[in-house]
Amino acid sequence: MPKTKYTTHPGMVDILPGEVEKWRALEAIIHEQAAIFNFEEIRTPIMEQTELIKRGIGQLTDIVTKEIFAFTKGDHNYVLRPELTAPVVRSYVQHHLAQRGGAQKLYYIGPMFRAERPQKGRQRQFHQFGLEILGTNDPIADVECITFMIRIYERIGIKNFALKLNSVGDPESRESYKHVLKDYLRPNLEQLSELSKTRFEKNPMRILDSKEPEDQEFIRNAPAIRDFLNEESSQHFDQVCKYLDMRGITYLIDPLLVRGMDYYTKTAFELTSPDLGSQDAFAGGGRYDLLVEEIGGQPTPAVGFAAGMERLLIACDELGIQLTKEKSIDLFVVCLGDNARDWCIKHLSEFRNRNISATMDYKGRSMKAQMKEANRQNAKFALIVGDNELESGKFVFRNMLESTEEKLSLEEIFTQFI
RNA sequence: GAGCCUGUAGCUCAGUCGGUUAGAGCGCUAGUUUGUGGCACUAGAGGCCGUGGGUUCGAUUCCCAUCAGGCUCCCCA
Repeated sequence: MPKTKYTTHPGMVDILPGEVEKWRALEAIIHEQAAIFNFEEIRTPIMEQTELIKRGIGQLTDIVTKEIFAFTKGDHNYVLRPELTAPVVRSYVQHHLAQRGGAQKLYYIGPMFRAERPQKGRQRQFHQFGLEILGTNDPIADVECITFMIRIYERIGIKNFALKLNSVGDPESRESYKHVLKDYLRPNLEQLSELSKTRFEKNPMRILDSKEPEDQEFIRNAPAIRDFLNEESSQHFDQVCKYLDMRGITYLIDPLLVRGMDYYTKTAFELTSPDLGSQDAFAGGGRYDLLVEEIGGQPTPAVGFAAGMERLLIACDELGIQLTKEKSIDLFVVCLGDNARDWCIKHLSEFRNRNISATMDYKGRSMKAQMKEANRQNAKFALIVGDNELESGKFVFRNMLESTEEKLSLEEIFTQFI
């Protein structure tokens, strides 16, 4: 309801007090689990070179052709990052992270930007967390990605999701499959949707992803890429499945799962939820063995995923999952009269210096109003300070939960919090 | 980018078949309690009825446009 002159841009939202606490709780879980998996955090700039994003994600992808926020300033082209795989790879190449030895296991949390039409679970500034494992083609890396991804949801208490798995093959497998697929579709080309017709030459595999009703029959009977994988891709896929089985992770092999970015090879996976509505993808990812070289590094196999944090929080709300405890403070200092107020201003620090969370009323209000405020702030204790207390050195120390109170000296009050 | 729906107080929503001062609950402020919160009661503050235009003697109400949001398509996380 924008009645005010200045508002956020469409699809860009303020995260207000009350909501921020959920974000911090979610971030804490991600950091905690990443530490348990021995992954390291990486933070890259919000803006990258436009060329990096175009090369990384693919010139013809929807993200690049119509969803990036880009502008030019001086001699530089800037783009607000629409995802973080290409930037992380850029950083990996730029700083020679491979020289640190071993596979690099890098996770991130942060805002992304895509100029899409906003709807539930889809914003123009949104947040993802994700993981990239660079420098190994071992299927265990694929499975570690998937395990970490799922672990976050399970740790939060979300169990109602489906893991879809497929292989989009290596370039060799994919080329042969594209021919098979096109041969299969060609006789019926006229009956396909307009969108699919345009994809027939540019990116025929994306046709498998179509939800147009007229395409469904052809898609259902389409040859599956799995049957056209070469030896290496096929073995890799089997190993991924085997390791997932060993870990007891259930998955659904979906021959129609095709990812939206050009850089994917071999393993592709997606986590979907029935609690999300039409934007039902929690997270997605896969292997991208060609991207590092594409961006100018040594040939380096890699795998990763990205997960939408808004969608995760939507699911929490739908499922009634509380990420945060009710907040409270240790002490609310109620002061009566100017002398007491001066005393409070001076002594509040003595509580805070002892790590006791403490506050007071800022508006010089009545005792009743201050007590109400203490209650609203969920204070565990209230300290009542008036002229009597200042004279005697004994203060009324009220336990707000039990509605009991006693008269204590300042030193005695400090010991109550140990 | 396309289709449909919605837009009244901080929040959730009534309402006006077009007619003087626009309603509730919650929340907020204060009082009932000269130094004591949660409950109750009482009072108060808070609305260009999303914005702009049109029809009309008169529009929050009808029409058009626009903006924002929701649902779906598309796309993706």
